[in-house]
Amino acid sequence: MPYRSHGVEEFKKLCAERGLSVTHQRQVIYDALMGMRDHPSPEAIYEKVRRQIPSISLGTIYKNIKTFVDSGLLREVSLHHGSARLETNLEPHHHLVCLRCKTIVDLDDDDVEPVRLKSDVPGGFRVQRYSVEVIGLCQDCAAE
Amino acid sequence: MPYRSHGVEEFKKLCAERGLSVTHQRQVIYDALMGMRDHPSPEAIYEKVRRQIPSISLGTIYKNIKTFVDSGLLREVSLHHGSARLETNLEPHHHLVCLRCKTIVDLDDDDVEPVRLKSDVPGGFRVQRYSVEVIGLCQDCAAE
DNA sequence: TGACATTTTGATAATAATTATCGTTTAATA
DNA sequence: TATTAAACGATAATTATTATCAAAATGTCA
Repeated sequence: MPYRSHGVEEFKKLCAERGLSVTHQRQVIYDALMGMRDHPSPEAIYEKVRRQIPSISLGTIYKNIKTFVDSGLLREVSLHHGSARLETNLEPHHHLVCLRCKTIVDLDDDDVEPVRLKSDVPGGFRVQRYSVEVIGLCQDCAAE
Repeated sequence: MPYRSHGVEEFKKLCAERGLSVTHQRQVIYDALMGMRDHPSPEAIYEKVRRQIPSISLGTIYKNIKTFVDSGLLREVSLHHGSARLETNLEPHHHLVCLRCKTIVDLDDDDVEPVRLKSDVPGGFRVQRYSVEVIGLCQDCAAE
């Protein structure tokens, strides 16, 4: 059973709203993604899509991921992958992350009300720490 | 003024506790990091360290970052950089992230008490959304 | 529907980030 | 200070991603 099911017509509508052409590749990539509830890498998507379109190119996967993200059909989990980012502050704290310039600013643990889970975390997950990401635009980027 | 200042003796102590040899390169890299309050990339660290040791190799930066992270002197901001990770769930939600196998599991927005900041966010940051990362070990990885 | 303009695809080359290799240098220890 | 192990710098190799471009597919409009 697919995780987030959309019919063919639904996908065509989504494309139409965004001015995207509807190609077979695009539709299979989108369906594959909707059927994956983990958070797949481009490579993992490629492996899955290849079972339906063996001739598809990895470049096509990358191009369509970018297209989907740009048009708001998908989102990237990590806002600053591409290169490692290090931190020296080992105390509990949080982050302000700018979507545009990728700058990360620390937010003190005391500035945020303690994170509290309503229910137990699923299946024996052993919690070490919480980190809140406050996502948006920094002053400079907000000013366009 | 350095952000998080440590004397030479302090650094030697940290190394001794972890069984690391104290090299000039290591010390300069560590000092540089402690003086950067943004969250630098390896390349940015390299540029800064190079001003003091022009002959240093980028490989040495990478090797020592790894050494420092492994021994708990540093931390990586993104727990899953290295390749992009996509998500289809555009509703507000949160993540359980396993430090070991890097698996990301969604946590419903309703399962977490609303995030509340005690103070105003600094300098006109425009908040779009909050995302809580619950960081630890999944059941399988916790079982070693 | 068919012709034309535009977009997308697949193949491949190019680039960027990171890791591995290896001979030389440096640090730890006795 | 001599010995051993670890770390360094140079460089090659790998991995992830982006760019290029001719051929194929899509959208549109007469």
